[in-house]
Amino acid sequence: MSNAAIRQRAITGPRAPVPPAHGATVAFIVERLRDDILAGRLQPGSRLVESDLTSRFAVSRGPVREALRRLTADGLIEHWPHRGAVVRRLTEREIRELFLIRIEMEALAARLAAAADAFERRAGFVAAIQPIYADAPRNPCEYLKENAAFHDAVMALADNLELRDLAARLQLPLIMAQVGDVLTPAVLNASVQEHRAVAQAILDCNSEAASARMRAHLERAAALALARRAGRPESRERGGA
Amino acid sequence: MSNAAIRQRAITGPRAPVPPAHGATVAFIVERLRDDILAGRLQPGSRLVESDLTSRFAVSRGPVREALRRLTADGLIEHWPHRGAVVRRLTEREIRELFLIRIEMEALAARLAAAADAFERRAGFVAAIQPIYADAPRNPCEYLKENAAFHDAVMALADNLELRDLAARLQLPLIMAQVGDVLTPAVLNASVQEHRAVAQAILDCNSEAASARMRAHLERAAALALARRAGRPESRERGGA
DNA sequence: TGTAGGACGATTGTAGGACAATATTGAGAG
DNA sequence: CTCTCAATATTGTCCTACAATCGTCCTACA
Repeated sequence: MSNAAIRQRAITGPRAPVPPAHGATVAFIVERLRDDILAGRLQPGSRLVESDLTSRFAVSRGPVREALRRLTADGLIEHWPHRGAVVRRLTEREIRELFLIRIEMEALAARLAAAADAFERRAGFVAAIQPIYADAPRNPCEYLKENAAFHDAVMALADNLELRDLAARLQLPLIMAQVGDVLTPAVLNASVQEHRAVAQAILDCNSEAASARMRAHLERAAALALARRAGRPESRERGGA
Repeated sequence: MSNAAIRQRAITGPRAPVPPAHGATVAFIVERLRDDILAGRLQPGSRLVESDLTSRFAVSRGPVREALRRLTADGLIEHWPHRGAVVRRLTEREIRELFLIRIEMEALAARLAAAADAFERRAGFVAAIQPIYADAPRNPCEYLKENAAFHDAVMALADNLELRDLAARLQLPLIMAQVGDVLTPAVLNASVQEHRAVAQAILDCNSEAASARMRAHLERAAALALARRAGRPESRERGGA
């Protein structure tokens, strides 16, 4: 029956026509939900009810549950027994803790990147970070893409697959999505300058400077994210007791 | 036939009769498989076939697949589409990469622990690490437990939940399980001494020293793990291309 | 009026069977 | 001996059904 397809079109828009080939259903759902969460279409705290998702994506509960598990592992949603899944709502403490970790990981990556000696990868890095040298002012969305690309380029040059994988699961995108509106033009410009400083140290093969500058960059970002958070009244913690 | 039952008894022993209460089935399977892997009862590369597991644990495929997914997220097994799951076999590169990450995380934890100012948690730390001050020689198994307890105590004192969670998923146990036979009495003794040095720095609230000593401790451990690896001919990489 | 207790609905957790899709393996043809 | 192709093993997905649990509302009673 095609009512599922109709509902799907109603919610997810004209695209999302059919779950792709066999074996890609879960990845399809994960990708769609991840986009929805990071783009803010699914607000933190939104419930993700399995039956809703089965009808929305026109799949059975198996892949849906599998997708929810994966998003849980990535830290994008929270899962409570018999209570279902909700889009993760980061507390101030969690943001602080995650930034502390992220700082160390990225500082390590910068250090490794500066010490990398593979010409091809260095060339790839140079190519990948070109956007940070653009002079045109950025809007927040452009910046977020540029930022993600820059940090991933550093990770790629660092050539530590485990680190890269771990960093990808560290909810920086989620944090960004939840603090996105703090990105004023001045803030954006400062970040771009910091990116350039980090890049320069990496290009100079100066591990210490690369690491220190990356650390400074992220410490500033953390302070910013937390400052905005402090402005707002901290939303209610879920689940008392 | 009953070869599945036989296999079950051979691996998990006479217990494991009934999955516990509703809602704990998946956790039950995960726990059992994790134990089997870390204790070496399931060798790296062993296949984990869903139908075997369903009969072994007397559960349906749903919870089994869910458990396999969780173990994949924890990095204990590898999952290939249409090829199933196998116990993860760490390559030398992966061990090197994981140690690089682990060093940073533990160094951060040591730094935070030394800076912790909650009396109760410091007291708990002191209590938790008492075993490292025992003078009796340890056997490898005892040491592994003591080691895990010590590092977890540092994590607890550092009071960064995300960090603690991440560290738990960093396959150090898996590495230990795969390099366990390098633990000679001399090595064990050296490790215990290093633990004491780290603990002293933490108790002295000396963040820098705590961080540096923890780093040195893990760098030595990494060198050890990799040295043993270098001795053996690296086992075949799975799946070419 | 206020609170303890139970009934109810919504949702998740699990079982079990079925079929499709893919990887692996082995046999047979060249 | 190598290549192609069918048979097999296993996973991916769907479906239905039921049990267990959580949250809520409603009632009875102090």
